[in-house]
Amino acid sequence: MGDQVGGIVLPTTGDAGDGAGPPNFAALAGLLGGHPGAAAGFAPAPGAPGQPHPALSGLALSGMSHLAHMDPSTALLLSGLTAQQPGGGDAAAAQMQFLHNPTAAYAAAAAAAAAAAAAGQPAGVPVVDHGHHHHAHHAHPVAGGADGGASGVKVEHDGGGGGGVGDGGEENAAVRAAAAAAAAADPSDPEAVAAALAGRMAALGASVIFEKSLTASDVSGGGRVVVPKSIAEQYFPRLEAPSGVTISAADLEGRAYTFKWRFWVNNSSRMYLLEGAGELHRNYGLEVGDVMVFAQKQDGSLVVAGRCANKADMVKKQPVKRPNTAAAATAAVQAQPGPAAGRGGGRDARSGRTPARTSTPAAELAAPVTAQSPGAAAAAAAAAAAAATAAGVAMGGVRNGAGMGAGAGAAAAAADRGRKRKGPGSGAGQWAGGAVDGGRGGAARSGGRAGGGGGYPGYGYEGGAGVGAGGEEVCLSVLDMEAPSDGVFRAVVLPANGTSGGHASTGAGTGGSSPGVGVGVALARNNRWTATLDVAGELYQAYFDCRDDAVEALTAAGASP
DNA sequence: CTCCTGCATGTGGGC
DNA sequence: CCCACATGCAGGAGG
Repeated sequence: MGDQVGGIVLPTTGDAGDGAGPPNFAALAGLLGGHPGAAAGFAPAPGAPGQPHPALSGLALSGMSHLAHMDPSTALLLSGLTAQQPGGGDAAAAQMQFLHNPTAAYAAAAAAAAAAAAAGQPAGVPVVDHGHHHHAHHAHPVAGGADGGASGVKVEHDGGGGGGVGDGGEENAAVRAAAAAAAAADPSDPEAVAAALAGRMAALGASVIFEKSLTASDVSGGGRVVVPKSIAEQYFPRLEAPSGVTISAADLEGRAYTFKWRFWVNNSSRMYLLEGAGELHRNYGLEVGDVMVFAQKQDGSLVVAGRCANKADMVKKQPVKRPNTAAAATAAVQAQPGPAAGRGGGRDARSGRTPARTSTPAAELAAPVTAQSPGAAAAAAAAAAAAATAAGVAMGGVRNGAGMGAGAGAAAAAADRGRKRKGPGSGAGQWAGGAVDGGRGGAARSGGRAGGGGGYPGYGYEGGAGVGAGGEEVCLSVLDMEAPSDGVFRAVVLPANGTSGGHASTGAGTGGSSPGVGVGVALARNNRWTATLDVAGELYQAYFDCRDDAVEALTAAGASP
């Protein structure tokens, strides 16, 4: 049953034909390493005097994880830390157009508020809205349990489900705070629900990967949910064959789900979709327009949930039902021997689609706060993040190994536990591709599409993992890839004695660098370079495409290569 | 006959 | 202009 074994994505082989282009990290910063400070690191708002984050000891850097925008100047993020301003509002602006999910903000605010409340402080939940949010309607079942008859969907909070989150006192406090915030949410308020959900995710130690606004076909298509390519390639198992793999997940209620993660070859590209979400939709009473939330726990397991749409979900467009009114028109069209009508010619000349915010990647979830409400929200966010961090919850990050030092989790590499069999050389699968350079100038864009070779360098797996020809079966968790060469510093846990599982993490620790984990620049796998920093005893590492960038970043950070 | 699966088309949006 | 996404529709499998 929902037995999540070790996260492995098996390359099913074959089918190399379709274009498996390099992931495009440009649009969505792959902050795979999570963002312990997802809610916190907005210290340097573009334009505002960049001031080092108070909690530099761990949060500051982590916070920077929300890659602003792919910029050649990989040191950009660090610059921010060191008080230098990124290239102006450009990056921020660029992101802003999509940034909209207040979820994180709300969650943080809620958590912070709860925490404050617990501490006896009269902390009103900071408003993170732009001032207006009217929507008393929306009789959504989700949190209120008001569902006509759906199975229990009440937002019941509980310590921390299966996450090994709550242990010590502080941890419990944090978890409780989040849980409390979640519980306190007003079921009738979409925002509150969203916040509650996010809060619960956090309490569970899961970080939101992205949210999908359900479209008509997502709902009707028998649980066939289309997942944006960029998200798919960043956060989900890399797929070799269209047949895809099976991934298991659990919702906040502990219910287990099994999805089929696959893709279709559309044009020269692929269209990713998650099948089998019907049950989840039913459980949460999700309808068109509602949102399906994907998160991941530190152990890599996937957590899913659903919630009704809120204001922020409709910023762009409206779900647009599906004006099937084109009956007549359609008839006419079909009557014509037009070139179209061939196969699926029936297509009505209508557009009809385009939900609001189709999806919101984690990267985007992080920044909004600053942008929308610098003051309170940021503070709240920071507080929440701090709390979470203190509790070792690491709001978003793949932990590597057991200990997480001061709590700044977010190891750069995936925590492939159990049966990850990568060759010593670490052939680890990766998405490294040309992440960085691809940046702005659509270089990496479709152009390459990698038809044959350009794609992803081989996987290190030897196909083991009981993957039959038809392979694809146990793929437990999402995310089993290397950190992108985005120049983002992520906390890493390096065994004092290079005992590292030898995954992606350190080029230094395990790799060739004799100096062990020394701070500095080192050549890592896949011809990438790592810059390692020591911040208050914790190590942070970032990947770059070239040595210069690594050096630059390190220098910018105040360290000497 | 109904449901499921895969696929091709067309629309919009982003670059 | 190209890319990504949503959806309708055909074909096949199962009842």
